[in-house]
Amino acid sequence: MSDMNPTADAPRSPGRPRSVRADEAIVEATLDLLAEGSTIEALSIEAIAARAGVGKATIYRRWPGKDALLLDALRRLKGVVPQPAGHSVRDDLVLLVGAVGHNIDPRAERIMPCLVPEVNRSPDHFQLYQNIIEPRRKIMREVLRRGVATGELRADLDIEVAMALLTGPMLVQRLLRWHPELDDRLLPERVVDGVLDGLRTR
Amino acid sequence: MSDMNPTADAPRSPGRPRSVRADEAIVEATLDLLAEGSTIEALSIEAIAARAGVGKATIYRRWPGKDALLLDALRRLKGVVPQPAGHSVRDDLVLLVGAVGHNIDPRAERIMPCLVPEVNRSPDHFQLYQNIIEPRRKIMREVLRRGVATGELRADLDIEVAMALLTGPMLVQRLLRWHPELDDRLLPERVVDGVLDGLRTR
DNA sequence: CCGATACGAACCGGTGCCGTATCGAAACAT
DNA sequence: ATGTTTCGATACGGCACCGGTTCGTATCGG
Repeated sequence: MSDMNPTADAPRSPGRPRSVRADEAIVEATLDLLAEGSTIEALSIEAIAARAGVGKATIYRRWPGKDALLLDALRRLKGVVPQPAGHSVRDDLVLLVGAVGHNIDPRAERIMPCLVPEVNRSPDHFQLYQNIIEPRRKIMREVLRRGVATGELRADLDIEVAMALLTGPMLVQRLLRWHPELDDRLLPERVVDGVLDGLRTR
Repeated sequence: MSDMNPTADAPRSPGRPRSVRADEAIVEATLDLLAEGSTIEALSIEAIAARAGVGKATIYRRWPGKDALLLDALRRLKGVVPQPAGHSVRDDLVLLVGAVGHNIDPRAERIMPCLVPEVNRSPDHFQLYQNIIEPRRKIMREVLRRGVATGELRADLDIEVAMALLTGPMLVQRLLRWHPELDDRLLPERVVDGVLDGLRTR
């Protein structure tokens, strides 16, 4: 958000006001193009402008360059962090695990995989990614701790490893289509139950 | 391999023989560039030639285009499929899980993440990816089935879900640097033990 | 030594993008 | 009405790169 100040202190600049419509259209076009498979590096201001039905100048008037625009657009994609009910640890985990890699915006599902390489390359993108997922991880961490406190989960549980165990399978499935046959809707339950109970004969 | 026939039946073609050195240099350059973060689509014959210290014609003489070259290069990257000892199911799993996303060539670790978007987009690349990992999955599947047969693992085990549980955490860690603090060397053991025993208090 | 082939470098035509400038029209404040 | 700013559109120069081919040279077998 370079210089967007729609309210308050603005000294009521003269002239024609910026079109909110254009604002929205630009961000939407960016996300659409990403969702359609464009690489971050392949994404061009020109393509965005064309897709948004907007002059390039309109974009440059708002953002200094591709990176700034991208940051804004991805931020808007984040979605809402799910709030577990807090009754059953198992049910809370099913909810959270089901939310892994499953943002509200359906485009996110197509976009996130494309960000993987960037995340590995650019510290900035890595940071952005971490900022997006950290709140969700925090919630899961708290649920796990609660489980340990109530005795539902092993006392010697390594929280970080446990989170990897829970989120890993879902992410791999949704990011890489690991097993095309696996049912996405049932998977969260099966993952949570599998990890909680273990594979070994008891 | 379009037309490489270094031995045997060759009718001893006249003229200057192809430089094995160039052959190697081209493939190496391709893998290097990928490992350095280049996208598949961003990878150009020109860049490869430059990096290999080779004329573009030398490349076109061997491969019809980028795709064919890439296929060859990635194939050469695959590495060896690990062979479990077959004594303890747990130890076998540790070995296999440790091998997930961990090819012999250290560049593979950098390259694989960059392929994620392509794998999601192009059916061809998806197929190539599946061809590479399927042999490994098959081995793990067999180990799991053996565990069920010997009674070490639950009789009602869903093999596919179990594989997702085991490989998911490792892949996420190695693909996305999920938890930068987690020790890569210890992780396989902890994942296998965690999944086998479960998180619940027994 | 000769013909044949491969070699690296250089070349060519084409594409796409960036960032800016300009235009007539539109939308606001005064 | 007037001045200011933004609008979408279009054009521009400049640049970078890319795919494929050509070219003179190097290296082989015979």
